[in-house]
Amino acid sequence: MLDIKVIRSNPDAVKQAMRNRNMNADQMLDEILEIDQQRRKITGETEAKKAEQNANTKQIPLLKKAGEDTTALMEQLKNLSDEIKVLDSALSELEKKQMNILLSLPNIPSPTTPVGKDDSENVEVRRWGEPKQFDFEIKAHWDIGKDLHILDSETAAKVTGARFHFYRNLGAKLERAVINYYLNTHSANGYEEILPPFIVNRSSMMGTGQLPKFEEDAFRLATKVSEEDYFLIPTAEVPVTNMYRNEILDGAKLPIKHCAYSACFRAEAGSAGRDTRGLIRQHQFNKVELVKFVDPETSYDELEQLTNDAERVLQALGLPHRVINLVTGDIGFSSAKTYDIEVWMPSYGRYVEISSCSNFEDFQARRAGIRFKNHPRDKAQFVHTLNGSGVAVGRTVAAILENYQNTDGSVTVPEVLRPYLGVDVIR
RNA sequence: GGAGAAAUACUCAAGUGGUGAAGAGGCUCCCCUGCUAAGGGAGUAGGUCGGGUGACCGGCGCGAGGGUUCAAAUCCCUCUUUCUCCGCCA
Repeated sequence: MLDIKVIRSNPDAVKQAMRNRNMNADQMLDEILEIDQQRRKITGETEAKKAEQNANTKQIPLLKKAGEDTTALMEQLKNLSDEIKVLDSALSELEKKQMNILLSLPNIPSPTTPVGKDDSENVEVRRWGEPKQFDFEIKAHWDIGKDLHILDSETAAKVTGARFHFYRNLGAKLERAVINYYLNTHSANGYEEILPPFIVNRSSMMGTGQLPKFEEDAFRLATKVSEEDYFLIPTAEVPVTNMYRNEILDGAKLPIKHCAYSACFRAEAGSAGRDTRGLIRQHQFNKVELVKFVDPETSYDELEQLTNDAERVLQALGLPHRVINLVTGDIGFSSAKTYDIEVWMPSYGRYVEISSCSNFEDFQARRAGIRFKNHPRDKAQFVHTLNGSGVAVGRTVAAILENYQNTDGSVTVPEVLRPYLGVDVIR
């Protein structure tokens, strides 16, 4: 959520920032400024009346004690009370309108996010590794998985539907090995391991910015467990970031770093027909997420480190990849700056996104009320939140199957995974 | 799923409609002290919103949201969470 004060003091810069996101928000921003002005005017009037009410109300017990008649004063205060009610409801109407607009505005891109209209203009930052040359006809991972009887989409189609998979045998073990390898690596590297709930309430989905704008992308539970709506998480970012919702953290504890495995559930609305085969785009997939809460001063350094931490596991797996800096037209709703890590996928003949590392600055923190103080008497200020996939597990398995495939249809297991899997080759 | 109890600040906790939400511990500062402990003094309802260049002024804050009332921590309604017991359950 943007700070209304920023919009108020610099509306033209905000308008330009939205245009850089391919969004013309001029009208919306003019409207919110209008609402803001009115809201503050009515706030002043209401508060003056309330101050009058408080002062007079205090007189009543004193007058009564003195044996005086308070009927006239009470009559007068009844009228005042009615006026306050009218103003209060007008005020809450304006606040609601203002909040709705604020919640639907995306974050302002960082100055270090290149201006550009779509993914074709994203800037490559670096590459690691060389795409492997194969001297035989390569197979896509869905064929490798099917032939080795480790991936089964057909049974999943019967049991559930499209865009789901059964992993079997060494496929299931490989997925589990990757999860364990990622968690062990990151937790040894200073990230506290979290296993979060896979279901969250509406407030949490609001806190990280999935709602209210992108409800169609989420799975909402049909069964009512409580009065609040429950959602399947689209990423562990949601429960882990919201762990600290409406809290004031001790500045000495920053940066707080978490790694978390979760299954992720996405409706993939609007992606019909894209990546329909294989593990690339599923309604349910596994991911290890990295989440950080940091002092605003350090958040861009922390983003670099976060990206490095995500890359490190791909390097250990020997998977060629590159890092790209997303342009203003391609970054996500809540993000100020995003690096995508893309892994080389031989069957696609190109790099495919496997991680997305973002600095949200105070956008999520303001929505979710996550603040910190360095000293007890300081004014609480918003933390910066960051997160990145560390990394997507299903896509990792796809990349391993393709990059490590052999001419006989078998797949060599990357060295670091062998202790987890117990075999060198899947055949 | 059923029955009961509870939710007040960093912690414990008083407060059954009325002027500033008690008190204690803790914490911060000061005094005393060779140092520590003990002792003495002062401060400590966070936070947030609005106004003001500012010292300040005002509004809202007693789990959340509504309601009654001139006035709500206190009365009423809905919800959430926690605890105890019963039932069910991996």
